[in-house]
Amino acid sequence: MEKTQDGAAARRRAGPAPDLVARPARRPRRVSMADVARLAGVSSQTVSRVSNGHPGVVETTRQQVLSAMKELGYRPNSAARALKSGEFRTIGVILFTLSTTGNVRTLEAIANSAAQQGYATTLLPVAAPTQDQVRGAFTRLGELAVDAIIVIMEVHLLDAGTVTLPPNVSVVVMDSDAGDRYSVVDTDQAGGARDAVRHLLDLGHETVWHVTGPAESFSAQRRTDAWRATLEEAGRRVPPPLPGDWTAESGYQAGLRLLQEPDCTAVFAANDQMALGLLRALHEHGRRVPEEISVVGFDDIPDAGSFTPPLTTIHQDFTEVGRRCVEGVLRQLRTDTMERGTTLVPTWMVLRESTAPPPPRE
Amino acid sequence: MEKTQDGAAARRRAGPAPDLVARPARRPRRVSMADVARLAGVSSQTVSRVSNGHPGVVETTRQQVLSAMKELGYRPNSAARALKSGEFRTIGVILFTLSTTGNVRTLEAIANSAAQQGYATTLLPVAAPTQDQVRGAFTRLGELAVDAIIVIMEVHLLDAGTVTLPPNVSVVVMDSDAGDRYSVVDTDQAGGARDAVRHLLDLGHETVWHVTGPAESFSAQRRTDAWRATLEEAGRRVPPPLPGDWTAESGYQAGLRLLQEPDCTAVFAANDQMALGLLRALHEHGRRVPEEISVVGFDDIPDAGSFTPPLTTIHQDFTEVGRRCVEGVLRQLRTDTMERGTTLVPTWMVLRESTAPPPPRE
DNA sequence: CGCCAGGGTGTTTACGTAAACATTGATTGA
DNA sequence: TCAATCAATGTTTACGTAAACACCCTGGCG
Repeated sequence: MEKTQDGAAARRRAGPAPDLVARPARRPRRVSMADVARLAGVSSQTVSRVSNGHPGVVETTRQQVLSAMKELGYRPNSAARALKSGEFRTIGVILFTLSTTGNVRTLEAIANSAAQQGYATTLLPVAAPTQDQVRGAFTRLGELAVDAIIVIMEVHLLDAGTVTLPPNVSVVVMDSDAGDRYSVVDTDQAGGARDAVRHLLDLGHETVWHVTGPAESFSAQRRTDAWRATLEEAGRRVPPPLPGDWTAESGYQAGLRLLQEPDCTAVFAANDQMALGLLRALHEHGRRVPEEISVVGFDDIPDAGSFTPPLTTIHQDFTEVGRRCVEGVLRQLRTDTMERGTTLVPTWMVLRESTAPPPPRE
Repeated sequence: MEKTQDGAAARRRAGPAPDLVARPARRPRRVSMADVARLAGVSSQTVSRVSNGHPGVVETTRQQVLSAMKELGYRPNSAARALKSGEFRTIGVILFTLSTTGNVRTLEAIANSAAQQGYATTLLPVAAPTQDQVRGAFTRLGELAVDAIIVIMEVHLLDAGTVTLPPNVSVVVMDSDAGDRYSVVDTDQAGGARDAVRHLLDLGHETVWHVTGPAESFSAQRRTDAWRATLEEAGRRVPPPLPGDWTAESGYQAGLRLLQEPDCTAVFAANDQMALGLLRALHEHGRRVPEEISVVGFDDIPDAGSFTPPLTTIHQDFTEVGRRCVEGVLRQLRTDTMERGTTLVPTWMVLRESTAPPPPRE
């Protein structure tokens, strides 16, 4: 108990100490095909055939085998199966963190897609985004029971020539411009950012300020680039971008700085969390959204509709991204090819209440 | 390309179609120990010894083997290894969804903990929380390359006698009162809820209203129970609980209903997202937080400090929960025992700006 | 000087499955 | 009627690893 309880308060409330119950007949040499075969009075090959649903087993035999399986509680040994067949029916996902919405939603989509295809998903988190860490992860993934790998991270960290991808493994990369070397699936970051900026310009705003994501992120870079390009195309002034790091706190800080800019009437935040912080900063200082300042986010996280006010944002179709990652990686696996090129998944704008025409010029 | 692009806009912006590059010598019968042994001029057993860091290999031999490994790009075959050793060095996690913060944060902690112990984490999402789905998941997990299982879900859905846990697999369950049958690790929900309510009472509020989580969730139930018990202990009136479902939208709805209660001065929301919706409802109707109404949440999600106003909430130590899940499951695995009992991880309150003494009585 | 101990390495074997091949027995067609 | 055919099932083998055991050689000690 002392090892499982910290703090007097919790100790007081905790249940009884965990019992130790000796497991009666643990590891009684797991039931194998041979055992089932013996009980059913057939050969183990026949058991294999039944187990894998092969044709050419007479119904009565099949039933005998099935009931023997049930009686013994037989479960195929996936290690042996994998050793024989050479495939694990598992997709590995390598990522840094589950703390960004995008990663989580994508992972969920990947896991669901994979499950539908009969594949399991193995997670390999990398603690810190350093070269060595990533290489370590890949080494382990190589040893791991994995047929294919999906990388959710900045690709520069893993090419630079130092990291060797495990051979015989399909790879799909996200958040990357490495379409010339890998198969890349990603949200159409540029298109989304462009839509956001155009929306604000169409409402009549003179120009649009921008709170960026972290410099290391390719997604962030592309959103920023598209923001700038769209303004330039429209012949508008390009205000200095306000640096952020995806967190609401950084959005808040950006908001504080924006308060110094009296002629700012529209902001495009590179994600919804930063937009949240921005809204708070504006609200705290009495700047009304959208009457005085319009704000657009990016991601469309589930809570975005409950911000104060509900946030107009760019919806990312993570489900689709995940589905295409799995599709891509399995296609490469099955066709024994290596694909290159970039697949972009479109975004769409979700109009809520954080945008409006600018206030009349003074 | 037509299969990888929907929508004209995205099609216009998409990169070139993915190339197909035939992989030159795919599946050239993966390098095995025997190959390394041949090149190094030793037996494969010696390769095995080097590969596993066993002692009793002379340094010169070791170097020969290592360089042969490197030259051939040898990677241990985990299937064969697992077949031989009987363990996969993998922990399976079964859960419904990654859409709740709690699940995600716990999963992340589990994956990190497991990685530290040299274990991989395999995800098995279950689409819908029905009996059959769960059973299906377990069947697959049983066949899966998994030494242990951590279940993040309501346990009632998986006992009821119909689901048979795979034998020879350690299990730890979360969000459950099944400490008498399983090893359960959880946040001290009751303690956290009690702290939240006490905090509000200590500030001088007459009573505390409550927005609940979904009825199926044990965590939610326990928070509600503790809320009620704390009020009763203090001899206060227990207002009717407002039903929620964890989403910000349900918090918003609850907030709308609370606006009908002029004497409500304090609310305990069962999670931060619902608190977010609540704040929005109150703000939209001109009720100031915390001057007129105090709000406390539960979870301490990363954004909570950026709400308007920053949210006072109960911090859940997901990292610790995840760590103990992994610890528990591996301990059972190693000691060959089955543990029962509940381990509670303490919470703590994070004071921000959404709580204050009640306004003076009229 | 010879024997034993033990470190370093090689050989055999088993893990559970499934492909490939072998066998059996019944049916079909000439 | 008998060979050819084919469906149903059995037997052999290989997948890559690592435990168990066998072997050889060196060095120390009686």
